[in-house]
Amino acid sequence: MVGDLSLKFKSDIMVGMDEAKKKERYFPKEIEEKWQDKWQKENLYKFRGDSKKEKYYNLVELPYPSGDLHLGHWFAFTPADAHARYKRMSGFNVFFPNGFDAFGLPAENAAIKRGVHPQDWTMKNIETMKKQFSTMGTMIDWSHEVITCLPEYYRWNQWIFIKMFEKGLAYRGKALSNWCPVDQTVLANEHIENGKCWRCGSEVVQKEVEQWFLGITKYAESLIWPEEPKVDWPKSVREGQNNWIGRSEGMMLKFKISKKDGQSKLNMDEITVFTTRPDTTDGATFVVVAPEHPFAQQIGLENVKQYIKEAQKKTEMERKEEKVKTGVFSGEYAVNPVTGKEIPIWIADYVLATYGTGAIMAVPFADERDKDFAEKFDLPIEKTDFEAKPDGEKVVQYHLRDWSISRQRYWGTPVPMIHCEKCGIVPVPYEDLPVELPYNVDYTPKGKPPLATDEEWLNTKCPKCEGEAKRDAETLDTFFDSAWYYYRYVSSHYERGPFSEDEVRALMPVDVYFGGSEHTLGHTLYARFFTKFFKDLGLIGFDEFAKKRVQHGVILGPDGNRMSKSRGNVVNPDDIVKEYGTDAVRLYLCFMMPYEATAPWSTDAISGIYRFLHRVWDLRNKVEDGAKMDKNDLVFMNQTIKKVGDDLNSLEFNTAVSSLMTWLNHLEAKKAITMDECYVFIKILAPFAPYMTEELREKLGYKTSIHLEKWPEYDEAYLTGDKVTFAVQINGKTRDTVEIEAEYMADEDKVSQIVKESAKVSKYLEGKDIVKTIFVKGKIINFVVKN
RNA sequence: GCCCAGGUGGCGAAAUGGUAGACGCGCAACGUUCAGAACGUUGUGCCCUUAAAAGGCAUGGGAGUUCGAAUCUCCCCCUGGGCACCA
Repeated sequence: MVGDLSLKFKSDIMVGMDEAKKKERYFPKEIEEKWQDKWQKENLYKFRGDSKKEKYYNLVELPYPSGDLHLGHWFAFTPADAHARYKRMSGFNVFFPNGFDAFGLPAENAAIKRGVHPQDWTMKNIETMKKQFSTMGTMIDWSHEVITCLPEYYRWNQWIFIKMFEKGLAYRGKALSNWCPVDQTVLANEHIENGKCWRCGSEVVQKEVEQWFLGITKYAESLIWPEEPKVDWPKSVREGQNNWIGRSEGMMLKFKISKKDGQSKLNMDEITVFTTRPDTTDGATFVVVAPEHPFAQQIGLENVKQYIKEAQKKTEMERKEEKVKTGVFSGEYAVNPVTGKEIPIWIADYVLATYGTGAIMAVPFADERDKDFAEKFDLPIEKTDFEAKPDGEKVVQYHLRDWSISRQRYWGTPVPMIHCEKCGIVPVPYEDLPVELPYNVDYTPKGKPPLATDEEWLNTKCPKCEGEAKRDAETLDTFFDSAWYYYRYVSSHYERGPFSEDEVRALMPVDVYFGGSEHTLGHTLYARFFTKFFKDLGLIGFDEFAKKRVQHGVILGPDGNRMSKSRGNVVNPDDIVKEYGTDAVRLYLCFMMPYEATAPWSTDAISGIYRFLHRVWDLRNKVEDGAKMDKNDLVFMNQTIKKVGDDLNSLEFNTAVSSLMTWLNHLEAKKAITMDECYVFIKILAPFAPYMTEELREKLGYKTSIHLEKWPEYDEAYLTGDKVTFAVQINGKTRDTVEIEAEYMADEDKVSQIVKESAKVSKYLEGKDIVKTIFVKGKIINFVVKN
């Protein structure tokens, strides 16, 4: 009996103690759920357009609604959110919207696989992801949300497309295209990986397809980045885009076809070649044309016909992979305009039909490829001194090709065009927009566009002659959707145009655009193209849509490989949030490496962050009324305020977090801290850990949100302490460090005098002549000595 | 082949002409505990040294500029990304 009683008594005390301790302990889950609700109810993150503060447009690439936020999303969004929060605390009116890039193949593929309608699949995923976003604790204002698959958005895709059509920028053309036989669609070059479809991995084939193009090449010149652009974009992006556009200056040269026998059956007199090196024309010993060139088509020789046939069988991929050059002599000759000599004309597929004129002059002396060819077919090689001056037209050529924009798929923006037998292609009148995507359509692959199977939708009246006509059954590439969505954010429900020009004037251009490097040659280039087009339409007044572009790195799996389901190395953010809480995940993502870097996720290292948060949680227990701050404490505080602020501003998140840690170490070493120290610490931690800091502030007795607080100001007078440490060097080698009163930090003579008293230093100076003294204020004194 | 970004402890990384390795992980010893976990304290680049002091060596390799170089210049090697017969 007694034993039982004492046991009961003991365990009661234990439970009581645990409860008391529990209340004081940091439990992220409870706090985070509490504040998610509260922030939402209080509309804390609502953007106020009428504010007089300076605007700051913080933009992260809009996600694709795959149905799950992965660690990559967290890495893209949470440091960007910390930046946005800092900007807001430092007095800016921050606009941080988000949306979903909701059209596209994955929805259609998933739908086909699982028998769910793409729209239902997409909208359900968006719902799930928005919940996950609220866990993330960002200050995104969802009232400006854009979902690209909704008619209120794609209506304006159609509007823009028709404007482009009117300007001759959207046109119907036929082209040999990359065709995916499984997805039954045309693919852009960017969507082919090693000759295979980026989605389904099947072999891409070449097929002549009629399709819509956007004339981005008309903007090639204005899309070229200047040496020193006015906006802050990474060099890698600027140079990557410039290489992709591939501007080269050269000359069109005419080579007369030799007709000395007077019996040529050809219906052309000359071949025009493009060269960037007209100064080598005297070294041109033969001419080569592509198999598709009109000249080649006219040659009657059997072996030539055979060669052309075989070349056309090969895909562009196969041709590019070939290492050995092939070709055939046409039997005809041309005249070198500089030397007057007759030179043979060859047909070979190392010359591309789609670049320049599809014909070149071969200068084997100066060009590696021509040299290979000349050696293989025993053609002459003649020296050039690079001084030839042929007559020709100076031209600029671009590597960039027009953008194939139409897709033979269902889940996209319908092309707003009508095909009429009498009137040809007629745009849908503006007042009839949007052309809505019908819901009940058989979207399984049939070899023709799914929309073409919906007769009711397809058949319509021609807006011009009112006769029978058919709608265009193709849909737009989703890169069209994402090329201008950030304009739509500013007035996401605007009905009189794609965007309110007033709102754009007030909020654009974007101040910082966060995203991935995979969009260097696709999305960001198209976005710049649309911006130039909008400017030409007179809708906007600037040239570049984003003042600054930052590209985040990649978080690899713990094994150092890219995360993938097949490798089984996927780290699920939801699991980590469950274990450590959102604040820890956010803080760790900021801390683990620079934003631009690529490195593996470490499951262990986040525990250090978790420990840090627990220590912050307990910090207020050290606050005492009688606590004092000495000079050193003040310097620590002011330096940290400055460092964290500067780093958040310049997106150096990792060093910002580490300086918070250093200050915490200092505060913990003190017996007691002041309320000021505790409160300032919480404030400057707030952009990284919005939940915990909000909770702590409430515990300190405040009623309003910490996220509406102003960033603390630092005091210049306390950025340096009473003493500074000088490194004392002899011939550039540090031999000692000496503490000097701060008032002498700029006084070379005084510092020199104090420093020479050091035993270590005097040992090195003994018996030597000081030839020179180098003095760096507050840091270094270096004696250059000679024996 | 061309263009871009990199190469620093056992690991993630700081330092962008001025004390290399801040901060964090990991590891070790000690404390706490019946024990473990958690937590706390101290230590932790390498070599020499019982240890300390002192010294030497170290930022992919080699040269150079400089009083002083991870940082700037040149050559070479390696890794990641992009482009690639563009005349």
